Amino acid sequence: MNYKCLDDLKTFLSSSYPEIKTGEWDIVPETCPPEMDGDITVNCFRFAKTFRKSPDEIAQKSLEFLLSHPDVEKAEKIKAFVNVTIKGGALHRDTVGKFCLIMESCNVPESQRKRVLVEFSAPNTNKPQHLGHVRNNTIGMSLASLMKRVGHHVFRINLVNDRGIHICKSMIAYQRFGNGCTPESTGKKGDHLVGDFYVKFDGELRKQLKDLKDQNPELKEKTDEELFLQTEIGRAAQEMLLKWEAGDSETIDLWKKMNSWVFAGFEETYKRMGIEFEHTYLESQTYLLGKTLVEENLKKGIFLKRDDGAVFIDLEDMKLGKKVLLRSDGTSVYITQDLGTTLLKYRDYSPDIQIWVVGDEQIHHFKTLFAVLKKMGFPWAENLHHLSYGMVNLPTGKMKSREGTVVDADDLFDEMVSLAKSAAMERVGEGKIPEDIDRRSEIIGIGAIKFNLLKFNPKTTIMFDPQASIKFEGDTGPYVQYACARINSIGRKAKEAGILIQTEVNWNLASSREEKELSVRIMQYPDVLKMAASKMDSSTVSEYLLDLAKSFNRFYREHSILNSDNDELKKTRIALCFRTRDVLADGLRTLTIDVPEAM
RNA sequence: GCGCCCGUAGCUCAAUUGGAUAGAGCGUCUGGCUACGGACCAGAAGGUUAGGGGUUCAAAUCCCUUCGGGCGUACCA
Repeated sequence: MNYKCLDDLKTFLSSSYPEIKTGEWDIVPETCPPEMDGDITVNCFRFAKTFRKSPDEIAQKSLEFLLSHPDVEKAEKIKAFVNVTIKGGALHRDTVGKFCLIMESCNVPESQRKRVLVEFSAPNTNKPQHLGHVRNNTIGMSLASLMKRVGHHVFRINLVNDRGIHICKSMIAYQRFGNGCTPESTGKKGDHLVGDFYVKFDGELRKQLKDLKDQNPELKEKTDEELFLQTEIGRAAQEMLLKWEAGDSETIDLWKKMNSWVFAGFEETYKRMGIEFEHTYLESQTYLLGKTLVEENLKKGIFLKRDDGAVFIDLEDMKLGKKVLLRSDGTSVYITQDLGTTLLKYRDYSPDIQIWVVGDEQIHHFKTLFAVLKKMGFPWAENLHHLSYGMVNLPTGKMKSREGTVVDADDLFDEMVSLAKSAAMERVGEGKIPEDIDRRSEIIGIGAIKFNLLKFNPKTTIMFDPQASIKFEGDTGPYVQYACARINSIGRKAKEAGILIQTEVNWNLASSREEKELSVRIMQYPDVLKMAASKMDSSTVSEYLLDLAKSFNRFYREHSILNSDNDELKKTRIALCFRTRDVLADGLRTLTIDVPEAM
């Protein structure tokens, strides 16, 4: 959908240049810079190429046409930009006047709708989640939500890393230092309890490594990894892994018990963040899948066997070198497992597109994974995407669990929610504490964290400043939520005053710059969503919501709504407010951020 | 060493994918409630887009180069 005058302009230009096919170009209205005079801008540079005429000539022609159009109040041409001021009534008629149409056109056409599988989170069951996981979860969840919002069929998948040497480390430490404690006996959340034993293991390992090096100076140059199996506790962990793989019942029982604690803890964290999955795969059940693939592809000659028995694939032609897929001892490596699970996911969901939300340090891994799958001849391997996101750093530097500088997810949530609560209490004053204060604070606190992570392009490494994030002013989630709350408040007041809310109002009355700006912004919403979905970048949506909320606050400050000069104008402005609120709320929900009724 | 990514206002980040005089928030400074909610609004200061060269009507964006950072480069996950 577009402004009528621009639709007409397109028809006019098409008939002026009949040799150009209409499907090859489009007129997309752009926002007019604030210092310029106009509601929207037509940038003729963009499509002049198609006509093989000078941008200036096209702009001149467009200007003349627009000046004679009944909807246009005035228009001016600067270089190849045509700034158009549309008459208030006509502008609103084409935008907020067709509000249902705007909301409907957020969906991509039926033919472009895909089955999209989004894998994210993928936690390890040996420690609680931290800020880095929160970014992953938030990006994954909002990406899935965004894809769904524009009409795709989405499956959210989690693949929990619940086996391996790191789990055994926690188990060994628990056996030695746990004294049979449980989440109940300690009052600790399960994932935190298990994480504490992981830390204990690390402490003990460090001690043994130091002793080892002190007693054997010749080992000084060796890395901790190289010496791992030379420590007593390292060997114990390795033995436990072998026992686990052999199905030793005592080991399996302990593993099951500790994992169940972690899962219960994760469940709580996920629930608080609003994270859900259509399905959760467990690596303990999938890690052997890739091995069967190896035999088949060896026969086909796609994979090759080395003299020592290791299996590899040659990716030299794709500049990715040679990649080992099976160790010489016959065990599988990381990428082998990923081959297996990718096929499993394909078999279970037959997606058109698979997306992995995984940190950018694994870019190379996914390049090879996709290359191998292409070599294996799967046509769908063309539609695999690694949505790589950057790390989260702190003002003090990188987060390092060993140095205890990680920001724990649960702690962060608690802190933000309690800050939101005290901020809310301060505002309402003594003796007027609303009943739903806790729910409200939860929505605002969690919303602030999510928005703060989603306002950045996923690709960029970001700095998370806890001090700055506790503020609810400026470029934040609460700022957007606040605009909604204000409008809700107006709605309540209007209802009390007995004002009937109408869908048909006289848009001619809303002719101020602020009202038109709001309307123009609302019109952009479907394109913003679709652009964000195609870029797989939710920050496009956050930026837009901030702009829309800003436009609203400007309008709100400049014009009285419930005290408008007459009833007709009052109703028009209320309608404009409600449509604004609906877009803000829809956008926030698309980012998986809740909207409080009041703040 | 090689490969990929990045360098934008004091700080944190944008820039409609090559388009107007590079924009927001925070911080600093100055103003604004007899009002529908001040988690707000208006204004000011702040930039040779790391440096240099090239491509064109037009470059933060594309190419080359220097410098400075990050991440990879496993029979780890």
